[in-house]
Amino acid sequence: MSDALDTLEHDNLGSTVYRLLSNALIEGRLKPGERLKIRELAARLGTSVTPVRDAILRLVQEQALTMKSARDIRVPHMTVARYLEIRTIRIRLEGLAAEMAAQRADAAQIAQLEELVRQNQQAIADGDIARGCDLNQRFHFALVDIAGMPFLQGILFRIWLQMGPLIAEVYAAGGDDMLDYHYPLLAAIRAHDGAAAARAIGDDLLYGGQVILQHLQNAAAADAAPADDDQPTA
Amino acid sequence: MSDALDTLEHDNLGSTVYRLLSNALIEGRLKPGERLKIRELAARLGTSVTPVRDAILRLVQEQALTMKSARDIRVPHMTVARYLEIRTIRIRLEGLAAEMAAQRADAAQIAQLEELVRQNQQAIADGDIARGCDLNQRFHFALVDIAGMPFLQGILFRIWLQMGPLIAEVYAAGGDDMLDYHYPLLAAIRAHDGAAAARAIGDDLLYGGQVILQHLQNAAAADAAPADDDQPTA
DNA sequence: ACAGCAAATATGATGCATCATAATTTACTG
DNA sequence: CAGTAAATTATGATGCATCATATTTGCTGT
Repeated sequence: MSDALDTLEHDNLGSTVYRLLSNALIEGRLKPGERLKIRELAARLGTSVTPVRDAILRLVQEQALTMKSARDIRVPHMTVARYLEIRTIRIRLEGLAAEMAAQRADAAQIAQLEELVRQNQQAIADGDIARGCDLNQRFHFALVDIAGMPFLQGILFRIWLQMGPLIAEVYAAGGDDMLDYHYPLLAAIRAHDGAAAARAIGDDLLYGGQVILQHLQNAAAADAAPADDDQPTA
Repeated sequence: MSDALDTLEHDNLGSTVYRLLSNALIEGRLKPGERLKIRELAARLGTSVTPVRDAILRLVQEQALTMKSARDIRVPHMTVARYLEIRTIRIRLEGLAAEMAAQRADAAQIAQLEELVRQNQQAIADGDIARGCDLNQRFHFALVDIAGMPFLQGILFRIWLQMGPLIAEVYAAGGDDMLDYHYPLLAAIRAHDGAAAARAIGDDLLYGGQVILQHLQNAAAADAAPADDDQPTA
């Protein structure tokens, strides 16, 4: 379900480490600002530094990690500008995915989406924010999967690599999971109405992401007038 | 002008090799199906295998190169399905870029675009297909640059990594450079009409890319009923 | 005690040796 | 001569040693 874009990829140890770190990023197990050390990771994973270096270099390349100076590998902080740009791109791209998914989805796939929303509803009722967050992400992935666009899936996977740490941060700060906009999306897909599906996912990203934007703007403000936050930006 | 997405990237030898190979791909100096050997490249570039391996692994990761078996690194062949998917994505993404560019472009930037089109016109008049091809690509890059969306630029750069070898192949087979649709695009940008600009670039990709699609379909047909082409697909 | 320099340490970069294995060549047998 | 099997070669994977350098620690002199 989650292993997108691995199509045809020759499997070496580096790829395994890459997937490991990717999942850690997407699931928010790596926090923005957190530093990574190649040797340490290698020791932890029981490999030499080579595959770890491979993986990290790949993640740096797609900007899922940054390397300001040679010795300083960390999970990047999201900026407001970057978030807005990514949001705009996601609206186009996930809109496309939703449109295609609405056209193509069969009964089983629709049921799968409904099940994800149902579980998400349950998670929210249980107050299990982390699970809700995870299910939300899986819903978005499932949509792209149904759209049947593997290349698009790769692009969106890379985008999620960037969103993971941010979303985890926001949820840790008490952000609410936004499920509201998934219902109209489901309705549009059931009706095979591509345009409506695209609109719905746009709403989801715009309004559902409002909490995230707020969080970023607060962080930016706190950064401009530094009080005593936990991260004094080095 | 051409070095997109290198923002903040810590420069190591691997990145240099990556850029080298990227340029080779985008400029069509690597043909679809062509095989790459790490040791050979390292020898040619006068480095050890490590940086070359770094670079190649990164390119494999973003599917600009494939690695079917561990020993078999090559420039991938484009398929019709993949081309159509990428075209759809490009229409959304470059449409977005054109829209933003139309809104933001100042006089100097518009002049820059006009200059590129003028040079392209000249190149076509001179029958210099390769140069026309290069200028066409630079026009598209310039547009994204003007749009001021660095993240989008990265995505589109990766897409061009895939298009490069294909376009070179088509032009080698006598494909015509399509400049026609750049004029309405320029007009839309001059008028700061985002929607019209997006439509124009969509037309450019759809109709201008017709030659490419034709080429791919011919290749696919020849592959299904193999006569005596130069590439019998291994 | 503090400023400034020096030694030690940490850490990514690079090169390279070795390994495993797939592709190719060679050689032997019938 | 043909076919098969063994040997050789080619080539990426992996580990690791070494290097360069940024950072930290600690010593020395005023």
